Amino acid sequence: MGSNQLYKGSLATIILKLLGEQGRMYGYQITQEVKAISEGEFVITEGALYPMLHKLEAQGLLSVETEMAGNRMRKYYSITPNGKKEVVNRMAELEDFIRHMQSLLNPKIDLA
Amino acid sequence: MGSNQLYKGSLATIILKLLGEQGRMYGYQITQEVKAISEGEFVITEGALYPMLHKLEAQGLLSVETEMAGNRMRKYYSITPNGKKEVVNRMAELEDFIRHMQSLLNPKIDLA
DNA sequence: TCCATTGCATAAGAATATTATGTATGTTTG
DNA sequence: CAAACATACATAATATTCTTATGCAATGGA
Repeated sequence: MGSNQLYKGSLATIILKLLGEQGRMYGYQITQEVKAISEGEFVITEGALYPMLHKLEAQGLLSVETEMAGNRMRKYYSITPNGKKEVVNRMAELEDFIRHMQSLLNPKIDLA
Repeated sequence: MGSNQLYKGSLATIILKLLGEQGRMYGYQITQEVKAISEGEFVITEGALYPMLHKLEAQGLLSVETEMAGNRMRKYYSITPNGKKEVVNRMAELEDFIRHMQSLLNPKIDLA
């Protein structure tokens, strides 16, 4: 991801959540969508993206359909039932993470 | 850190911010403090902690003083002027990260 | 025609973590 | 009093996840 070390570990969560909401997407589309939503801050490199998509597929969290758009190959990924369960866990972890980081790092600003 | 992948990449930020606020601390103390503040969620392993402390010292962001508490050695770490500057950057990055993660992953709940 | 973009993929290397050890002292508990 | 647990440092082997570099191939614009 960008110049920010903090992004490490969040790629799978981002992909799963996005596919859980947007329906099926292909790899390149994911990079563009994430970049747009994050105002150019989350730049997913191919070297990170494709191995992660393959891994999530191997874990049964995503499924794939290969299609041709003209002469161009696209591999559309969709979230599986197991993937949907995983998203719930991941989101809970994200909320915990954010909450704990804020209490650790912003002791003065306390969220109710 | 714990079972949560998201913690990856945040260790240096946690250490720097904590030392920036609490003054000097020794390694073991940092692990206990972080664990307490995060309600048991942030468990820093020794294999991650000590190499990171050495690295931050090598980068000139922390300084060390070795002292004896009875017969036990303690290495107290303090933040340097350069470390203080780095904390400012890290906190800005953390805020960006949290903001973008929220807009990406919680599109319905929009923070003002 | 050349360069940027779209679209996939992998390999080499760096960074950061876990797990497993090792050394040593102090404290608590059966 | 012995065993277990806590304190306190450290490193090595391994795993994970990332960046950077490279490769192939089609498309589209200057």
